[in-house]
Amino acid sequence: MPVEPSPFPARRHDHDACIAEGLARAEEACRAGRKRLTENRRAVLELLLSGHRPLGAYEIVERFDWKGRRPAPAQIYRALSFLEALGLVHRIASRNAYVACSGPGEGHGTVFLVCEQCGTVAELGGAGLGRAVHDLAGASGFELHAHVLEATGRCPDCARAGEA
Amino acid sequence: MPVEPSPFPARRHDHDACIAEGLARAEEACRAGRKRLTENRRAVLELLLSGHRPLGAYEIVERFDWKGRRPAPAQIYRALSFLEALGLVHRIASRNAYVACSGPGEGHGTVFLVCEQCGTVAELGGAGLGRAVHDLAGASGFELHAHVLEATGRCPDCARAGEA
DNA sequence: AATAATAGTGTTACATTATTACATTCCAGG
DNA sequence: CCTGGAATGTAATAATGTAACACTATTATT
Repeated sequence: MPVEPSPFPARRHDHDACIAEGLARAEEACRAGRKRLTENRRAVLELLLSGHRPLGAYEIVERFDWKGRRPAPAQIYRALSFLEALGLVHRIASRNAYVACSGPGEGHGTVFLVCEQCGTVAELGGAGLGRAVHDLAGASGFELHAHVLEATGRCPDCARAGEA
Repeated sequence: MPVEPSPFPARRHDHDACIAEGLARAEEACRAGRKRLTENRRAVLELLLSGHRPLGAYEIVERFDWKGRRPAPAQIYRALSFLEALGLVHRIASRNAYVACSGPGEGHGTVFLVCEQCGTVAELGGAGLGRAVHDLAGASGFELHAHVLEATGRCPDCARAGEA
């Protein structure tokens, strides 16, 4: 049984710490880029941080309890673009959904493992892969700017449960 | 100057042959799977084959001259799903667009290089990469089912043109 | 050939995802 | 204070994707 350090969050872990850490990174990133982490942006990020699951933009809209009222989609998309540009949030293209970045913002060379069953997303550095893609593209004379790699399957927890 | 065998189509090449070949492969695939390559499916595939550029579903709708009338989106999506299931067409998730498969249908382990400038898409086998992804996922206890890898940048032609 | 079973079509309506536009408000710097 | 750029609030709408259903074509069975 491989119980190696998994990129998947343990079933029980200090979630509040996750969120706090994510917000701290966001504040740092904003300071660095002389941007503002406004209330809206912060709230959207917090929602995304509060699960390791990608949320659709409209799912965010629904969960957004914002002084009783609800923001219009545009608000959410604005916040998402902003956060994405800073590498704090990633778009899961294969699902039209968004997930909070789990580690120091790289953006390049990132691999996402998306569980088809529970929806959890793990983010891998995939440094070696990034390089491989770069080489592969380069061999064709392609000038690589960015890439996304999204894998679907079953996360360790669900796989174990399924075998039973 | 690297003039190695590029996965990008030469600027001038026998396009009719491309299309014919694609259709032939489709017919073969249908025979093999005991499916039918109906008029609609054939027409959609032909449209996709006629460019090495991904087309949105609604772009296909627009180009579809079908006895004067136009098909409803559902028709197109049906054809696309069918063709995708047979590996004759791939969805470019990062663009919500669809492109005809350029080589013998693998489906797994495929890498797409999408030119940001001209939109051309090259499809690489990326066998090694597929393996790398598999290993990487496996190391985390992830049960891999499928993956998509889409790279954006500039194709050789556009890169050359841009340098000038 | 008649019939039943199945696959595919034509169509309408609708659901979901994302953007545009514009007036307004906030806020840092002069 | 006041001004210019950034961000917000809001409504409208575009773009993308599905569901449902009656109908037609094809295939298989007798």
